[in-house]
Amino acid sequence: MIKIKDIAEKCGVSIASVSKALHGNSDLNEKTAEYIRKVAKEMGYIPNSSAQLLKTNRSYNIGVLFVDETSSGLEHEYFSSMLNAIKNEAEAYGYDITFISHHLKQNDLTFYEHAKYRNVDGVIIASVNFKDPEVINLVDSEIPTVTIDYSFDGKSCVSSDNIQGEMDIVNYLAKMGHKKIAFIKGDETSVTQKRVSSFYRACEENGIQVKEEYVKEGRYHLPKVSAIATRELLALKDRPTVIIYPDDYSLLGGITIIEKNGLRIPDDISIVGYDGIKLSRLIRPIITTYVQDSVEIGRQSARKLIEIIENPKSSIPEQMIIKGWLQEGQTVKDIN
Amino acid sequence: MIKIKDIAEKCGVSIASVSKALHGNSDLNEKTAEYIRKVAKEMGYIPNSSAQLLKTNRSYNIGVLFVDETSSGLEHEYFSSMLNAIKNEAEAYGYDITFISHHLKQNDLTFYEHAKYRNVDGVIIASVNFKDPEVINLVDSEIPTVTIDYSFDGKSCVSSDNIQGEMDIVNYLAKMGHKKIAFIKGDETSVTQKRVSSFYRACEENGIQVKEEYVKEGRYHLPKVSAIATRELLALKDRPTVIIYPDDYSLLGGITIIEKNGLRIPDDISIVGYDGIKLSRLIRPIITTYVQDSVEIGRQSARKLIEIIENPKSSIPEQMIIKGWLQEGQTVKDIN
DNA sequence: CTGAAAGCGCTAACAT
DNA sequence: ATGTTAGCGCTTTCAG
Repeated sequence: MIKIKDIAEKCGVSIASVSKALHGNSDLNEKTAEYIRKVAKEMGYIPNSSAQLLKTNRSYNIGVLFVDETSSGLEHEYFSSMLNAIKNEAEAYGYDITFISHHLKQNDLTFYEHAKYRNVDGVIIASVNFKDPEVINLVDSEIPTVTIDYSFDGKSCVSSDNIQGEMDIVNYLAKMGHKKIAFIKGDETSVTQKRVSSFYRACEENGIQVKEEYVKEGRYHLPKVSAIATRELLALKDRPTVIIYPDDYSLLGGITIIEKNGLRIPDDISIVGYDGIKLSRLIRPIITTYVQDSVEIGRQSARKLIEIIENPKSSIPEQMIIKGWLQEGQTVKDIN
Repeated sequence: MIKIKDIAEKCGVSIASVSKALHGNSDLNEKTAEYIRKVAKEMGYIPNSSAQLLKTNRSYNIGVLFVDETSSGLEHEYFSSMLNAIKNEAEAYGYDITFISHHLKQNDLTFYEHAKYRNVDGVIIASVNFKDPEVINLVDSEIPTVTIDYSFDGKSCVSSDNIQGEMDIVNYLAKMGHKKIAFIKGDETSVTQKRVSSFYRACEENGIQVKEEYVKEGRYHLPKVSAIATRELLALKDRPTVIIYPDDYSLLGGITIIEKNGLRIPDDISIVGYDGIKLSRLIRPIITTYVQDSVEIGRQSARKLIEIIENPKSSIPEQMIIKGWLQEGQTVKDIN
């Protein structure tokens, strides 16, 4: 491992000069600086981020908190796609990504402790239980954070437009002549709350009355649960003409049941998903769904976090809402 | 930020004693040690990994190299699922995960340089071009590495069982009475080579003659490409009775074309995928495919890497092949 | 059993 | 324009 001192010796200068040359910082003679840099390159010098950090308190490392109850956050396309975007954006700014977790061996650190332990410059928080005291603790700490799909007062947050999303869906359904709209909720989270209230509001605005029996409790990413809810909906005397699912993935569970009942999509019943996973466009029928712009969400959250890190004073908290769009697939029938 | 020195002062001992107490290491009086630990906890002490690293040369941080040409490695379920497994396994052993890349801002580091810069204890390499000199350079370096789905001589590697996988598929098809088997290859990689030769071998063993026109060039994860290949195969005078696709995802492109041709799966033509993505079980018909055990691959690679890291002398290079299994779905017809 | 001291690789005043 | 020096927080001989 070659270090600054080696370069200094080789060049016959002090280590301070080498450090300065390497940073292009100060008032070093340009010739000398040039020469030092050349030698450093020749010797294959690689800075040691930990040593730099120890002095500067900057790690150029961003923590990503990506856990969920089923510990499969990464397996959801919405999140893996987002993570990929975060990674790309962060790298473009010279930051690396490290996962934050309960560091099991290291005395079971809290999220905050783990972030401190690794000296990350900031943390992007997604796919967690935002009521978790540990999460709240982290957000309230001196560490810059950006949350995704959940806002804390006075903190920056990037969200998918759940209000508009659900509204777009309902408006579209209304346009297609649907009045009997069923809605299967996802897990009890703030995202779900937004979608639910937006659903009710949009129905109201369209003069659609929502029967209580049309609204079901469901779960994200669990096709089985959606399947059960679907079965119940299909068994109703006054059957809905369309079912809105919590997400594209769980919607597939609904399809299974619908087909098992000998019904055809969309002729006998229409269905709508949420997320816009890539597969929603590949399978037939193409799923009508609201596409969340996970790439833009990831990109903006990384960008915002870096802004906070690099301008701690002047940066102002911001709640960014990232628009998605309705994908008009083939699962909704025009019944006008 | 509270540090060892603060604890030492509070306890009226030296920093050396605190360090020892915290590690349960040495011959400190158990009472004293206990007391020091108690105070440390009360004061909310969190070790600084960078400072520790500087002394010990151990970061307890694992690099993960996960890039591909389309820079979407993470968006493939096979890899995101694997990454999740790596993360979980590493965390259980007290290691964190940091992505290795071309650190763009930091003078465009090579993979090796980046790994050094971040002082990772080892690197898991997946989803890259293994012919890339940078990758080879990293593997040949003093940094412990484990590669996935590609083996370097004398180095540890965890692979999916591509030979057996393709063989299982062909044997199954033979059992179902298929003799006209078409095969769409994936990108030109060693994984593909294994699958291709295994395909030929298995056909031979089953007394199946492979027409040259039945073997097509394709691409992984590109439904469009599979669609084109499918169209060509369907246009043949002597049409195959079954098509093997490079993966489940691209298979969907094939389905589109098949249906566009008014053919029914599996009545008119059978299809087989590869990977066993979760959706393969959710859509109808359920896809007949070979399920790669990405979770086990991730877990084993993390475990092996940590073993190498912790026992640099005694650890021996190992080529682990992780078995998958055939998922008998509904896309292959028994034509006996 | 405990402490003093050196130093990991680097940066940034502060000299010169 | 260049060098000296004092640490960043921690571990680890080595002395006591």
